[in-house]
Amino acid sequence: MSSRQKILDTAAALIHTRGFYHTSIRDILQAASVTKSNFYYHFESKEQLAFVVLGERMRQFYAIAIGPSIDNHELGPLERFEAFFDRILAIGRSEAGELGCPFGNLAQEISAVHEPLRRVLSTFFEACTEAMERCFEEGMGTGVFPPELPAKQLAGFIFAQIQGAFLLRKTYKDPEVLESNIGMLRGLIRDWSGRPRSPTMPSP
Amino acid sequence: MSSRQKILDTAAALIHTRGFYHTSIRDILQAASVTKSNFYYHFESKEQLAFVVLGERMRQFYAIAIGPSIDNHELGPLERFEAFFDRILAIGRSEAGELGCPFGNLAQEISAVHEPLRRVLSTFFEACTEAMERCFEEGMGTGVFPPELPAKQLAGFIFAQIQGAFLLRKTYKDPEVLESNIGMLRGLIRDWSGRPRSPTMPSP
DNA sequence: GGTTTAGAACCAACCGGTCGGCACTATCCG
DNA sequence: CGGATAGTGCCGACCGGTTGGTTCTAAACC
Repeated sequence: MSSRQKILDTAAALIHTRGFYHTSIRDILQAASVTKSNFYYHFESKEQLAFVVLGERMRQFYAIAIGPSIDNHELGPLERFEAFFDRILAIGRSEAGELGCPFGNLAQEISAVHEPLRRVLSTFFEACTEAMERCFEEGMGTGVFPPELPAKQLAGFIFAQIQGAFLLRKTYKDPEVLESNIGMLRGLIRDWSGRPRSPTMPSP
Repeated sequence: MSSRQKILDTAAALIHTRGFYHTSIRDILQAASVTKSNFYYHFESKEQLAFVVLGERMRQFYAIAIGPSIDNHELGPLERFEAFFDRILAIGRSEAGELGCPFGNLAQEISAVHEPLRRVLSTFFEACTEAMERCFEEGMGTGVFPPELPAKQLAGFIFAQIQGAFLLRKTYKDPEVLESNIGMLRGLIRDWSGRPRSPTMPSP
């Protein structure tokens, strides 16, 4: 693997676990076995590295988790959400999932102190939410969801729920939290679609 | 105000905005106009300061936001949740609310790197969730909520939602996110209680 | 031969933390 | 009553180490 890629990968991992400001360039370079001069040959600063790492991971996440589920027009809207939750759960169950959502972590850390990075994350979050919103709207068009559904509000609600669940999964060090919250979301989506609920969910 | 209290207050504010690791003792002392030796007279380390600040704020939050609402036995279970949401919204609308939830922020920052602080926050989160759980159970006993309600799961769901909403409110720099998500929660609670929904919420 | 890498020395600024000492007050003892 | 003692609150100077970032030479590699 190229030095540049080694830096990017170890930087992503270290920033995920320790946070951006709590990770020094020396930490990254030592873990990646790359010299400092080499780092500054490939990147112009620690800040620019953050943009590159973030951009790479955003594309990666969208391609793995959202593209094949929420954006997958071969599935019906309900199946898309199911597939999406499956992928979120797979991430949450993995070793990296114990560290929380890398984007949520970074957003928490820098939103109040680094406006340019905040804007990148904000745009990315909006893109994810809008993908869900479109999924709802399509379902409203085909009758899977009732036509009066507040699609945007629901999409934002689901996104916030997932972020909160990842935070608690990290704080409690317990993957069960994610399972429970995603289970609740599955039940709610079925509710909104008018389908019967799963047996573990309460009926109003 | 005593030097000690000045340190505690400015430390709480700075940690809230910049994070614990991204806030230096010098930053705190300069903002509080207190000298370093004076700091080390009152606190034994930056780490210990974190525990003191956190403990103070946790007590404060519980007394202001949960005690008079979720734990208020003069109100019915539904009214307690309403009162709780009112208080959460008031915090979210305030200037400090723009910085997200101080506990959620800290949990995000230290959960993976500082086990003792993580444990304090984890216990605190559990206490908040259990307060809601008890509220649900009381309502189930008096018939306000149906008896088969999964109280613990719902309490965890609400807590995660609030945390996620605060994170997005911070990332988007938009208080509306919180309003919308809390509005959704209000609707869900009414659903679970069997009462009629508010008009902006979709009916299953 | 241009791209990539290694190595090392170096910088100013900053980090958490320590040092001895200086006022002020309250108490105790003769 | 007066002087020694002890505790409190505070100060400026200073410590070793780390931070992000720079600059150089020289060797690999395609």
